[in-house]
Amino acid sequence: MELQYLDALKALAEPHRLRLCWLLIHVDQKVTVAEAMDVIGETQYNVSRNLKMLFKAGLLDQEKNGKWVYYTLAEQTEKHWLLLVDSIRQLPKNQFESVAGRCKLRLGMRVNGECVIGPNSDDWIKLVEG
Amino acid sequence: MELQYLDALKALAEPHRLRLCWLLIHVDQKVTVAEAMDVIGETQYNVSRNLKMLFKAGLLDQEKNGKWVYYTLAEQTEKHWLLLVDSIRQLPKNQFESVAGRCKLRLGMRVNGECVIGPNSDDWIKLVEG
DNA sequence: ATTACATATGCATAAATGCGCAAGTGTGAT
DNA sequence: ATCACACTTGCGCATTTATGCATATGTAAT
Repeated sequence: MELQYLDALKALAEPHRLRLCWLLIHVDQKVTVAEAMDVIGETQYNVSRNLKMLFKAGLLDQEKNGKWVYYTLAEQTEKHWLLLVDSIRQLPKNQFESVAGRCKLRLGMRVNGECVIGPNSDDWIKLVEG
Repeated sequence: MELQYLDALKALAEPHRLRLCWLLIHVDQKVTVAEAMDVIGETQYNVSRNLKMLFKAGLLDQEKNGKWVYYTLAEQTEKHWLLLVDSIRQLPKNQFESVAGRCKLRLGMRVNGECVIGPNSDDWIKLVEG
C-alpha cells in the first residue's frame, strides 16, 4: 500500500526533518551534512540520520564527493509525490526565515560551488554571531 | 512551527488513517463511524479514534446527527493544505479499489441519504459476502 | 426510567521512534 | 602507514504511539 509514500509522510512528520526537507526544496542546490548542521544547528548524528531518512523515503538524492556527502531534492515524476513536495514548498516562509538566511550565509563560504569547510568552524561561528 | 500541519502529516503517516482519509476524499460525502467500520473492516475503537485524530489534525470535519457522527473532508483554504489533500487524492487508485467498492455498497444501504444501519449488521455481511 | 445502540475514552501493555554516546567506515593529505 | 576529518551506525534509554479491553457518554425508543 504505497509503502514508500507512507515512509515519506512519516519522515516529514517530524519537525527537524520537515525543516531539512523545506531547506533542500528552497535552496534548490546540493547541500552537505556539514552545511546542514551549521544551518539547522543540530548535532551531527541527528542531521546525518534525518537526512538519510529523507533519502530512504525517496524525498532526497545522495551523492558522494570525496569525503563530503551532498544531498539534493529528488526529482519526482508521479503526481502524488509532486503534490506532496509542492505542499511543503508552499509552507508559510516566515516559519523558516532564519533557516533560509543562515543557509545563504553558509553557502557563501563555498569555493567554486563546493563545500570546503567542515561543521562548527570558527569562521562560521564568527560569520553568524558577528 | 506549523504545528497543525505537522499533526496532519503525523495523522496521515499511518496506513489505517491514510486509508480513511483517502476514503473521505474520494467518497466526497459524509460518512459515519459505523459505515467506515464496515468499509475498512476494523474495530470500533480504532475507527473512532483514527477518524477523531484526522479531525483534530484539521483534515476532517465532524457533525453529529442524533446518535450518528458524520465525518466529512474539511475544506481547506491555504495552499499547502490544499496540495497535501490533493496529493492524497492522487494516490494510485488500485491500492484502494476494494475500499472504494465496499464503500459504494455500504452507502447503498442508506435511506434518504442518511445512515440507518449500525456496524457489522447481518444485512451488510450478506451484502459483502454474498 | 429503562433499554438498545452509536460513538468516545481511560487504562494497561506492547511496539515504534528519537536522542545521545561511542565506535565505526571511508576518503584525502602528510 | 598514519592522521585528520566528514559522515554513518549500533546500542541503550526515555518518550511517544498504537492497540485491546472495558467502560463511559449521549441519543432514541419503549
